[in-house]
Amino acid sequence: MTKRVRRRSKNVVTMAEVAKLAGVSTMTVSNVLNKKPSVLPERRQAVLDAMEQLNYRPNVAARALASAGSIRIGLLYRDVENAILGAMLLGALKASVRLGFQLIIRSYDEAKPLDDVAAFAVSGIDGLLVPPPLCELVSFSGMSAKLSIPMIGLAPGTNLPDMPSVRIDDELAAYEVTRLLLDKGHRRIGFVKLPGAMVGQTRLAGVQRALGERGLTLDERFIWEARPMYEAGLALADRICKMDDRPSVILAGSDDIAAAIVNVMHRCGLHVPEDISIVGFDDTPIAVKIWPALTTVRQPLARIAEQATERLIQALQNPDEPRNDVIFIPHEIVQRASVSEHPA
Amino acid sequence: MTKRVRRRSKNVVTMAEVAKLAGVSTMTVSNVLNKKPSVLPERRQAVLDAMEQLNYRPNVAARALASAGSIRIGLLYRDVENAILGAMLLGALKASVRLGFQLIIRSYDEAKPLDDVAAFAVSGIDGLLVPPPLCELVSFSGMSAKLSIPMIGLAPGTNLPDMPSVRIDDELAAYEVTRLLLDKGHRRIGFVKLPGAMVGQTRLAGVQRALGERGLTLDERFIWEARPMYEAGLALADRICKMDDRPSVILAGSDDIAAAIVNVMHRCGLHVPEDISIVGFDDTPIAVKIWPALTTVRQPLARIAEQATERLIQALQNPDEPRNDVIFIPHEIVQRASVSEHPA
DNA sequence: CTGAAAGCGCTTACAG
DNA sequence: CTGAAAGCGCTTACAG
Repeated sequence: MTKRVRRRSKNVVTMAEVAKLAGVSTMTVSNVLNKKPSVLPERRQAVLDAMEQLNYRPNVAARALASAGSIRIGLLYRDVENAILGAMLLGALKASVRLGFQLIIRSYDEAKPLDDVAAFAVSGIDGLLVPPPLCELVSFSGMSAKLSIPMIGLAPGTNLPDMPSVRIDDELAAYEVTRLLLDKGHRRIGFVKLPGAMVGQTRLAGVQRALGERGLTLDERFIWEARPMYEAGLALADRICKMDDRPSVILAGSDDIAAAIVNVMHRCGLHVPEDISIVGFDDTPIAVKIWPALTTVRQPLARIAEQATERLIQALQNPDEPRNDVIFIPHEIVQRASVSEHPA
Repeated sequence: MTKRVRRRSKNVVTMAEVAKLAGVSTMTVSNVLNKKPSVLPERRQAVLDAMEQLNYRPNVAARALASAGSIRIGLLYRDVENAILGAMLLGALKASVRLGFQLIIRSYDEAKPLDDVAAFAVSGIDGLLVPPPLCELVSFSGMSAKLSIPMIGLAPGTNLPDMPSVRIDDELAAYEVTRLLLDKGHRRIGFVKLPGAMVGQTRLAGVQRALGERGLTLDERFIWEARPMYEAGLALADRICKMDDRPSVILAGSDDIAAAIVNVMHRCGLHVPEDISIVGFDDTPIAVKIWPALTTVRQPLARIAEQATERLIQALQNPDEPRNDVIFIPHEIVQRASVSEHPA
C-alpha cells in the first residue's frame, strides 16, 4: 500500500478550509454560499468572515459538476464587422454577470453553421443564445428538438416555432418608417432585403402595407438583396449609382449597408440627402459616425440580448415550462440627417 | 440504511458508458480522449466507435475539476463601441477554439478595474487575456504578482514588467508615419495622445524623433489628449475647427478619433484632405467606412490577440518558465485618401 | 499497454 | 437548523 500523493494543481482555498476556520461543516458553507435561508445568522456571519479572511472563491468547475443547476451559457459569434453581435455581446454579458452565469463565446463557420451549433451545444454549456440569422436557420431546421439544451433566439425576423425569442416587431417598424417617408413626400422607395433570413420578407410586408394604404405599390426594380455588411452595401450602391431612374429614398437592411451607400453616393457626386435619401436599420454606432448621420430604426440589440439572457436562465431554472414564447421589445425611429424633407 | 437516489440532472453519455460499450476501462477511454499514444490501435478504434455510436461528449466541468491542466481562459471586455476589443475577441476566439480552450468573457467597470480583474482571476478561469489600457494598469500596479493565474498583455504601449505581452512597436510606427508626412511636405503636425496609457507617450517619442531628425519640433499647442472613442474625437475636433492657426495634419490616437475629426470638419465646411489631413491609428473597420477613407497605421489586433492567446496557453502548460517576454507583431502604414500630398 | 482506486471541490438527499 | 456520506464525470499516480 503505497502513499498516493496528488498535489493540488493550484493553491486555491477550498470550502473545507473555510468550514474548518468557521467551525462548521462544508454543508453549512455551501448553504451560506447559496443563500439558503436556513443558516443561523451568527453561523452565517462566521462563515462569511472565514471566506473573507481566506479570500475564498468557489470553484466553478466543481460547482457545475456537483450541481444539477446550470452556470454556463453560450453565445455564438460570427465576426467583428458585425456591429449587431458586438451590441448583443454587451447585453448578454451584463445579464450573465448579474445573474452569476459564465458567458462562453464561440465562433461558427458559415459553411456549416448547424454542425457548429450542435458541437457547441454539447461542449459543456447549459443553454445557448442564438443570434440572427442563425436562430431562424436552427429553429426551422428542427434541430433544436434534438439538442439537449435550451436555446433562445435573438432578434429573429419572425416568431420561432420551437424556441423562445426576443425581438422587435419588424413588420411594424418597416410600416412606420415607410409611413414617415410617405409623409415627407417620398414616392419612389427602394428596399434592400436581407437574404437568407425571414426578416427581409417581414419588413417588406410592412413597407407594402404602408404603401398599400395609400394605394401605392413598390416598384419591383427597386427591391434588392444584400447581406447586412458594408461590402455588400458597396456593391449594391455601385449599381444604384448607375441607374438613371433612381428611387428618392432607400430603406437599407442595416446601418452598414446604408453607410456604404452613403459613401458610394459621395464618390458618385450625389448628395445625401439632397439627391437621394438613405434610411438605415439597427442604430448601431456607425449611424452617427458617418456624415450625414443616418436616419434609422433603432433595434435595441443590447437590451434584446440582455432580456434573452434572462429568459434563457429562467428556462434553465424551470425546465418544464413551455418554450416558445416571444418577448417584444419596442423599436424606435431615429430621425437624423440622411433623409430629405422634400425629395427630388 | 435507506436507498439514496441521485438523479442525473442531464441525460448525458458518460465515459463509463463508452468504456462499457467498448469493453475497456474508463482510463483507456480517457487516454484515447487525450490522444495518449500508448493505447493499442484496435482498442483505440473500439473506443472511438463507441464514442461515435453513443454520441459521447466529455463533460468540461468534470475535466476541469479532475485535471491539473487548464481549459479556460478569460478575456476582459469593455464596451461595444471599442472596435479594438471586437477585433481582439475574434483573434482570441480563433486561437482558443483551435487549441481546445473555452473563452470566458466578462466586462469590467472602469470605476474599479483592478477589483474586477481580481474577481475575474479567481472565478474559475486558468489564465487571463488583458486588453489595453487595462494591461498597463494591472502590470504597473504590481497586482499581477498577487494573482494566482498567468496573464498576458494585449497591445500595451510599452513592455510590461511582470507579464508577457504581444504588441506592435508604437514608437517606430509613429516615427514612420511622421516621416511619411514630412516627406509629403507637412510641417505643422498635430498629435492626439491617448490619456491614461503609456502608448501616448511612446508614440509621441516616435513623432518627436522623426521631427528631430529634420531639426523640427512639435508645437506644444498642437498636442491634445483624447480617449480613443468617437465622442472624445468630436469634442476635440470642435476645438480644432475653431483655431485660426491649424495644423496641416492631425495624427489621431485611434481611427474613431480620426473619424470624428473628419465628420466635424465636414460640418465646419473644411475639406479633408484639401484643407486638413487626418491620420488614424489601428485600421479598424471604420477606417474605410467613412469618406474619405482614412490613412492609418494598421495594428493587427486580431493577430495580436491570437498570438497572445497561444502564448498564454503555452504559459499555462509550462508554469515554470520565465514570464515577461514581448512578442512584436509588425505594423503597417496604410495610405488612403485622408492625407493630402500638397498641404495647405 | 491497461485498469482499480483515489481524488478534484462542490451539492444533494437524508437523518438527526 | 446542521452534518456525515455519497456522488457529479473526469484524470492522476500507481501497480501490474
